[in-house]
Amino acid sequence: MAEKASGGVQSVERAFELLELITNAGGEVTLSELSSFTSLPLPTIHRLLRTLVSLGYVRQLANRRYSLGPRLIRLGEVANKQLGSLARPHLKNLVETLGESANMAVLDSEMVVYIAQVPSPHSMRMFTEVGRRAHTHDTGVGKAILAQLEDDTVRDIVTRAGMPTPTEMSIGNISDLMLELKRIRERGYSIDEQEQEIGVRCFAMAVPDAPTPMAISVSGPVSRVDEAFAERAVPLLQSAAEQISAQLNAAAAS
Amino acid sequence: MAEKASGGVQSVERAFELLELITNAGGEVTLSELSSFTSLPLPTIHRLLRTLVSLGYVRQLANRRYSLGPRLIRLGEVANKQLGSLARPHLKNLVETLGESANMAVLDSEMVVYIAQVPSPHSMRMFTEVGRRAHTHDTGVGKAILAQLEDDTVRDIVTRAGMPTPTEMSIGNISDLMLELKRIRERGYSIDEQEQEIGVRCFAMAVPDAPTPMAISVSGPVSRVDEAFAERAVPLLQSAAEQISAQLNAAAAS
DNA sequence: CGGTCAGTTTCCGTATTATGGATATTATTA
DNA sequence: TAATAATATCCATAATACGGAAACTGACCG
Repeated sequence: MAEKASGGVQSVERAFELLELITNAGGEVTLSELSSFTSLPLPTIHRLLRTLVSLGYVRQLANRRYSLGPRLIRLGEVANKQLGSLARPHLKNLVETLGESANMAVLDSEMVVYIAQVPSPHSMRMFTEVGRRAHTHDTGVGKAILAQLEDDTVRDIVTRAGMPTPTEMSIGNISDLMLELKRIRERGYSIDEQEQEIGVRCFAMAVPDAPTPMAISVSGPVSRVDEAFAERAVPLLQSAAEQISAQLNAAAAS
Repeated sequence: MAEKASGGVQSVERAFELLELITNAGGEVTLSELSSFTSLPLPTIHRLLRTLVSLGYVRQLANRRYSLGPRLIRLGEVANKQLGSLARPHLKNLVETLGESANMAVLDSEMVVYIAQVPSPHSMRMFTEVGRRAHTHDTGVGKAILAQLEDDTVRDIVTRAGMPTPTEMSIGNISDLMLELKRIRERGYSIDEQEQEIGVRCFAMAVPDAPTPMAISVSGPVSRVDEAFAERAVPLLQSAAEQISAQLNAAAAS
């Protein structure tokens, strides 16, 4: 009937769609807001929510609004650990060799989420926190991920997320971004040249063949993270990305 | 046909059951393991998993095992923040005044989950991590929550979760627990008297009228957390619990 | 190196299950 | 208190998910 015969179980797809909508709406929604976002009929939404509430994945507030339930916390924690613990040794290795903070992030619909971070030993360092969401067009990891996607997908992502320009170095329109992605594809890695914060430079590389688009990066103050740093960092980034990729696609121990 | 006409959408319930099973199995399972846990037929499990994989909530490893997908991370983070960010200022306040670690936990079916934690400034302190699950009968927050529930519900919860006794102070049977809950109801707060770990005492109080049963606590070594401490702590706990309750039940801003 | 087997995936007819229009109920506003 | 808008429930319908059976894949062993 619809436009997509994906073969998936529709009620499950719809239930998760609702969860995502609640999340995107800032974690708290009314039933009718949901109905205006989805084009699903109200009774259907209500029934799915009822199910989710009874399971504890959604909770209903006193004002009858719906928000995410506590049961999701654990799923998220475990999922996080799952990927993060796999990546952390590699990031740690980068930090030990290069002396700057290393991060890993995944694409989550139209934003990137940091899922692992190893801080640099320097006192002056980045304060990237695990779980934080960031735009794709103004971060090293974001651009590295975008460079792996189809142009149409990229356009869709930045259109949905918007293109704020936190600094005067940030890329503010799609055509500039496309040019930049072209350079990244040729070069094999991305540079965040003070695009998110003045004084901070970052080198990032996508993890190839990942089940979800993801990238790793090293970042620090421009004074330390310069051309010479890049020469040391890029091969290490590449090797780490490849190792993570291999582990992701490899058989795991029993 | 089955035993439960819960009125919920079955495929959704089953999908989440699978997610929980993967989580409980440590985050990585084979299809047939799942089938042995659930009594669902293999094709059904497979179809649900396929749906979850295509949505990004489950990922399939190269060894054909299934594990939790990155998309869950964000849902968990937001759900966490939802409750935690509301509570954190109050916990921080407790820590500043009392000098001991403060926690908040919610009931999640038959266990409690810690959703916010502010560590004490002391070097010797608890290592309660956000997202951790614990039993109800041997923790301060757990007992505070149980004391708010019907006796039948309590019985059901501890039956499902079991009653392990991590220390010789732990409560090991239901009748003792019921007596303890009676004392807690009269007193208005619960005490974890080295029931989870020798040397650790904890005072906890339920958050009244919460949409989900929840409680806050302060905990520390018995040497510091004594009778005199309790006299200072209890009124503060009460006030914090009431403030959190008020916020939970207030209408949210547009 | 070929054969066997357990585990995984796909197929497809069936009927159980989710669906959503219509309606009742409950909050909210005037 | 009445009117209005939101939320929740009912129930006949058929579309949807279901699961038995069969095909496929990779692993292990002879």
